[in-house]
Amino acid sequence: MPARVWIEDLWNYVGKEVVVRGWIHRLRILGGINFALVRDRSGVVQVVDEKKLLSDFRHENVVEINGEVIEEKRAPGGIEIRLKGVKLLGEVYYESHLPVQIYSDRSVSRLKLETLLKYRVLTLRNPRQRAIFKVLNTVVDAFREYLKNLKFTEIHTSKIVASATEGGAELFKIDYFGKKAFLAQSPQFYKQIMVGVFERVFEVGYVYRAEKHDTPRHLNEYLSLDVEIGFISGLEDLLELETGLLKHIFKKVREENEEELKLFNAQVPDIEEIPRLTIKEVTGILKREFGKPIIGLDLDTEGERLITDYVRKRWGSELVFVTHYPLSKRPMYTYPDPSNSELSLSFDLIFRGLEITTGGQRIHDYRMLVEKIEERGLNPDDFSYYLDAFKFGMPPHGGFAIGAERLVSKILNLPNIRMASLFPRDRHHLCP
RNA sequence: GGGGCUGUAGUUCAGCCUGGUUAGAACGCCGGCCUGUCACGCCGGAGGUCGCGAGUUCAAAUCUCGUCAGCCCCGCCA
Repeated sequence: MPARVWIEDLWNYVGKEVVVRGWIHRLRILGGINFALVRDRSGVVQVVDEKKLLSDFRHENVVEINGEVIEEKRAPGGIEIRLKGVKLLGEVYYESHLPVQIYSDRSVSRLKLETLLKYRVLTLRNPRQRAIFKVLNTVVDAFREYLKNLKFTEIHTSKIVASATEGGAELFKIDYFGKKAFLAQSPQFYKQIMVGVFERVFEVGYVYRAEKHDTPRHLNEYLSLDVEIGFISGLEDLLELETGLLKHIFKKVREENEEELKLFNAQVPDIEEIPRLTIKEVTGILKREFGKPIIGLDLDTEGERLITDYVRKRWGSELVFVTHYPLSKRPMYTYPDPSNSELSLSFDLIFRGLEITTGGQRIHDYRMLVEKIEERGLNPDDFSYYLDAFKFGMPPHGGFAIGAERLVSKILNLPNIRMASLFPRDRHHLCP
């Protein structure tokens, strides 16, 4: 018996007999012939069953089939397997029908989000749903690959923390052997501390926000792609780093997820330079071009969309860096702009109307940091372990974080970020 | 935290405004026919606590109130 062949490799076996293992994706029983679609990790293939061996099989049965690979114009995808034999590897135990049809991309894409998530174990098997996570996988791989080439070290920091890092955001409280603890909202402090060790670090990890928002772009647990780099000479170094990083991520997605992108009719931007605007310039443009009143130096959801439209028209870019936010709107560790103490060396990256990154240069001087903590009415003693790193010498540094699900949502034009999380944790979903 | 909306078959929805016999459609499912299906086709069939509770009424999916669940927008964030 020949070894198992992946469905994606069947073109190399035309005219040969192969063994394929997978699931009965779709079964169509006609008078004297059956057509089945069989699905494995790599794809779906039509199986022609002239001996009616599959007549009593059911959707999602796990099978091993063998037969000859035939090039056939009438087959979907131009290739099919003439069934010679089938073995049942896994039984199914549902009554009459699956709760949702997963063989049809069209019917899966018409499901209400609630239903899509309720039957997540099934709906994820749909090739189009599965494609989202292949893209996410490429994004994470490309992120790692690019940074490792630049001598970054991947770190893994604790998600159980004693105190807030940035204040403001709501935290999940947990009981830690009788002590009050929290789920980390960001690896911020730890990645900065690790700049004192490795100079260049990144982390791929979940972070937690207990905010009771319920929108198509928020999750209470999301995958944060965190970067922190030492010995920078300014904000520009960070913008350049992220530009190169995204260029690489987009290139990889384009190369490795052609099929997946097609399923979503998605175009990945081909970036050269990402336009850079200060928040002051942005609010000016919004007022001038769209008559939007300025309410402080900040961007609301509508503003993010409008500036995206403007940048797209003006420079043909779907991404834009917005820089130099007011210091007061940024966390206490943010480096003040030397040319205007009201502003900060910070930035957001907006992609197709959505903020996918926040970053900036950090304060690296111990005294300055203590000062800023006190200015905000916080107690430096609460940050002693963090401050110790600075007491013992830190280089000028900065970093940023990319929201992985947001990035993937925007690449694929998903209507809701929850679709980019396998088992999303939002206000209403703790299970599955 | 503020505002808007939805809940009817396994799924996606119509019916509600203007109350009236047995609540419909499409897809899916079951049985029959069909050797090129791929939105197959044809014949037959099963499937409903109209989210839940109360009220108004001769009569409620439909009107009113309450309640639970979900969706969208804003704020805040990645």
